[in-house]
Amino acid sequence: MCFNVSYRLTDMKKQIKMSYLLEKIAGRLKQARESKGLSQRALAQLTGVPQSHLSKIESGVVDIRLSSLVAISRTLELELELVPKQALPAVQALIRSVEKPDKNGDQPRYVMWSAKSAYQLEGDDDD
Amino acid sequence: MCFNVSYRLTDMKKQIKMSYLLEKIAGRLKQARESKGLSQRALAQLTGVPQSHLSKIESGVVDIRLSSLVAISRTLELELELVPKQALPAVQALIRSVEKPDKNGDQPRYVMWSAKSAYQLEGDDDD
DNA sequence: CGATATGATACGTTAAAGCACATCACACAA
DNA sequence: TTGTGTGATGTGCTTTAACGTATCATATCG
Repeated sequence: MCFNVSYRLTDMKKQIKMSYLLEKIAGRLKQARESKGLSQRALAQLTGVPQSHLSKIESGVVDIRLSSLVAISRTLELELELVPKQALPAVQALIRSVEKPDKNGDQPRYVMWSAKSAYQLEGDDDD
Repeated sequence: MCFNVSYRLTDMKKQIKMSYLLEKIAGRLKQARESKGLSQRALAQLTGVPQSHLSKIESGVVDIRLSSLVAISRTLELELELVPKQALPAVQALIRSVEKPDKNGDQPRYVMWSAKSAYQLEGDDDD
């Protein structure tokens, strides 16, 4: 009989990871949570999303709904944006510079970009 | 009896819209599609997402999954980013400047930001 | 050593996304 | 007028996110 065959299939399905881009998002969430010193259970309290589900999300094994992503992002002080490919390098440079521990304090910062590349002036490019 | 009562409820449910943030995303998708001169049916061809569903997505009546959002975004040449609240004004200024029809051509552009506000130098601020 | 906190995993159930397909109303042009 | 393209809406069905709850292995600390 083949009962346990289908059981095994279900089991394997649970461990399949999502595509690269979705995993990137998942990684960003995990990183943001940890940088805030929150455990999955603590974040679960704040968002209402159970810890078991947060674990799946961060592991990239589930294809979450937009409302879930927004709920989690909001408590992590992140916002979802659809960035035109054209502006992507500049946006990413900008995000990187903000995520760095505050060298440059609250001094004004600058990004210059043109076509496909972006440069930070006042540059601390040490990653 | 109350049979048609539950039927009515189902009908109403279909028209409930999502929260502001989700609608913002939906609007961005619609705007991006139209700016590319694509009909919903054409986009359906490119993405594999049926037109009926695209309509629901753009109307903001469904809570789409991340994979759907990524699929649509990719063919519209948009990328999903999680932006720290801190960097949001600058990022949005940047996106706005790119979405404008190319005055300034491919000349270098600049964004300066500090704390919560962002300023475009080389400014064409006409919206 | 036990106690506690953490992340990962599993299971049963429910609600809803997603699909294929079919209309429908409203344009606008031949 | 008729035809054609568009977006919106409905229906039945399958898949699966999301929840609640529980368990497990692994740390770290008393």
